[in-house]
Amino acid sequence: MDRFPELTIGEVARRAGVATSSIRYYERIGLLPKPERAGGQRRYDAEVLGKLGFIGVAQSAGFKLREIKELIDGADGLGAPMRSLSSQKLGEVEALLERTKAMKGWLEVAQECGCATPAECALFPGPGAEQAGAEMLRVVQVAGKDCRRSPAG
Amino acid sequence: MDRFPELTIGEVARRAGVATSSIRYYERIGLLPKPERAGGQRRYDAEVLGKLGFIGVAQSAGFKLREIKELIDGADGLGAPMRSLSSQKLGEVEALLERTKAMKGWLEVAQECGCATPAECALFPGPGAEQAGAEMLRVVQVAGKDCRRSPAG
DNA sequence: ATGGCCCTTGAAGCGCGGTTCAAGTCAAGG
DNA sequence: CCTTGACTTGAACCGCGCTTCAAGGGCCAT
Repeated sequence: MDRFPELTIGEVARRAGVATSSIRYYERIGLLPKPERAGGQRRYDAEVLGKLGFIGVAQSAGFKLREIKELIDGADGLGAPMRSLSSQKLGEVEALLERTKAMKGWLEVAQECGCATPAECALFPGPGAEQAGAEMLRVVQVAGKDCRRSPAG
Repeated sequence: MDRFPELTIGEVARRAGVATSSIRYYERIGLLPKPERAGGQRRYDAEVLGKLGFIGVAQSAGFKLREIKELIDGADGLGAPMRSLSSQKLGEVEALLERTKAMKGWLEVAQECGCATPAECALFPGPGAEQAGAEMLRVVQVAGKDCRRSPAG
């Protein structure tokens, strides 16, 4: 159950799919705890693999390493601090989700785009598009697979 | 129809919600074209607002400015190059979408989390979680609103 | 003990996406 | 004329997330 630490940094790096330099960097900034050592060399137990995976997902969802650190540190006092941090982040992640969906829709329409010039293509925000983000959402929802702009609309 | 350029960089910045320094930076790297000038000062027409909005959305969906530039440049030759670029990016955006959804689910569970320690909480990858990303997806789908890990599972 | 391989450190460098700064220009208003 | 305010430039700087480098240490097999 309590497996003693046996992984070198190189093995951890291979198994987690990150660079050794990143692992040392994470340790420097306090994101990973300082592991035990054997003859000066770091020895990890398997637990660190889960942590690295978690870091990867959180990172890809737009969390900065500092925020991930807060998240992990805050976990020791699960509860209030954890909840406030996560509730704040939840809003950001939801916004990211919307924008990512919009971009996905845009790209899907772009796949089928047969327009000759940007001017006739609804994929590219025309003049007067104050909030192109909102326009992209609309365009993508309305356009279906046809991105042709109504000629003189 | 063809409104003449009348917006200063400051007005554009205010209306698009970006810094003037960013606009100049975008121009430096070729992301925005060099606008006309009046007495040395940049004068934009409203079209640039749409472009800036587009840049913002694309950026938030994980596109680098270089890629956005390719996307915009490629638009002049809509068609093949556009499609290959967008199809490549589509995969990345879909992956991002999945990870973001996973993170959102994680955060939602975290909101309700009543665990006292990370050890008993399914939100934190345990030892042996080789691929914590996959585990997060599973945890989030399975957990509902209860993140308590089965005691000796 | 020699070679090979993985590990160690601190410091420097890099790519990105900007911001900030100093010094100067321009047009309008009092 | 003089100030005010927004603009101009190039260069330097910044935070982030690393990577690379130089110089060296530990351990193992041959």
